[in-house]
Amino acid sequence: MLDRVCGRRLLPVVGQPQPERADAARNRQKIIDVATRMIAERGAAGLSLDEVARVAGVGVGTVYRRFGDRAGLVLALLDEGERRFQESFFAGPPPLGPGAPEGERIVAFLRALVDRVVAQEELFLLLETGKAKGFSTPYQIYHVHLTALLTRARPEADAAYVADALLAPVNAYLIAFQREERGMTVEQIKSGVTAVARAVLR
Amino acid sequence: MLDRVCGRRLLPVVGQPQPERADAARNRQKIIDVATRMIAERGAAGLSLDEVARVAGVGVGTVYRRFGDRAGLVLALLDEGERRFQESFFAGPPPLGPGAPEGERIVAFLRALVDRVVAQEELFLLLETGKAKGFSTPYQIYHVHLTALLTRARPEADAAYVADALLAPVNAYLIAFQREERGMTVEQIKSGVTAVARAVLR
DNA sequence: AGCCTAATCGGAGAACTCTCCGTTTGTCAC
DNA sequence: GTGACAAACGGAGAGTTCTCCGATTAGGCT
Repeated sequence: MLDRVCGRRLLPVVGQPQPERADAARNRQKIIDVATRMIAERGAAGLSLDEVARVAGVGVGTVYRRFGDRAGLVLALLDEGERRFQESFFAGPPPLGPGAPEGERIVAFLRALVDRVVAQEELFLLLETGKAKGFSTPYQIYHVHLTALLTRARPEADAAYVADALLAPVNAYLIAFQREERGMTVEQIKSGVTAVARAVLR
Repeated sequence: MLDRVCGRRLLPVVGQPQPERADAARNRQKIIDVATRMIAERGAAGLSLDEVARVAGVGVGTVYRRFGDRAGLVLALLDEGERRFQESFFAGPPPLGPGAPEGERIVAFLRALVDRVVAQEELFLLLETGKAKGFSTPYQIYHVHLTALLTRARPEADAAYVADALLAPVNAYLIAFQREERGMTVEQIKSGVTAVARAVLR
């Protein structure tokens, strides 16, 4: 459903599902612009879809039809960076992209993901707010990616489970908690992720 | 703040912070009873504090003063089982309690925690809804416990981080997702947790 | 018993998320 | 152009969470 509601993007799309009507496209862009500006000015925490609608000059129904829910809008805001990120581990240079040994790619991926979550912390926090609770399309893509690498690196393990287990600590809430309450630095977190990943890879 | 708001319990309390007034205690119990009954009848998902208040015959303000927020009430509902669980790994028989080697205790603890989360799935899901987003008192206790065991089992590792990393996959949302969307069984999940823990422990 | 005061109560209300559905508007075929 | 119709619009409204503050009351003190 999310995939339909969010229009194209976020995935290497197969075929344009529906050529969006002109007014719909205009409104989508207006909403995204307003949301981006409001977040830049006041942070993502208090982002109200009601207000986004009002400022964008559209009805609140339009926002929800376009993006499904708050998480859908956030996903759309993350979209640009998400596409770049996905490209870098699907087809970019090693160690993130193909060419490096699987183990190295896994470690590089997790470290890059930590950086990405930290850079967009507020948006990722908001992401866990919708009904899919964080298991949105990007998560599924990360999972497929890691599972594939793990299957080759350690054929005897339950790759699907280990992929979830490696992704779980790279969670916006946990990272925010570790930084704010435990006083950990991003470097410490990345070292930790690295150590755990290497341990799992033998 | 939560600790104050929630009255006693949940922690081996040091001293009664405030002898609760009679009407306050009566209302607290009434609210807990009503909430318990409503969850038994209709599941925890749609639990509305507004409705709990109405049925319990108190104002909604009373519910919030007593429990802080929805997560606070859920914490109170989990309290009984939580005390038993904490006792079992602090002072119960091995391998959960003292006596077994640290590594075994860690594995046993994580497996027991998976069982507990599955058994109270709905309540744990609700728990991640408040402002503390799941890093409530119980989480902190689990973390202290694991950190202590890890420090003895593997002094060279960053025990605090590894504890978070081991707890992260035992997350109500992830487990619900794995069971519902991935079709995993509880046994598979427990095997996975075990494998990851053993890997981290060398 | 009767008073005093601080703790507690309760509900109106602010702010939000999301749904529903009658109305409006692109778009495409002619 | 023009007409038809699927798609999109928008805002009222239902249902929540949580806050605020004047009214109420329990319980110690005289």
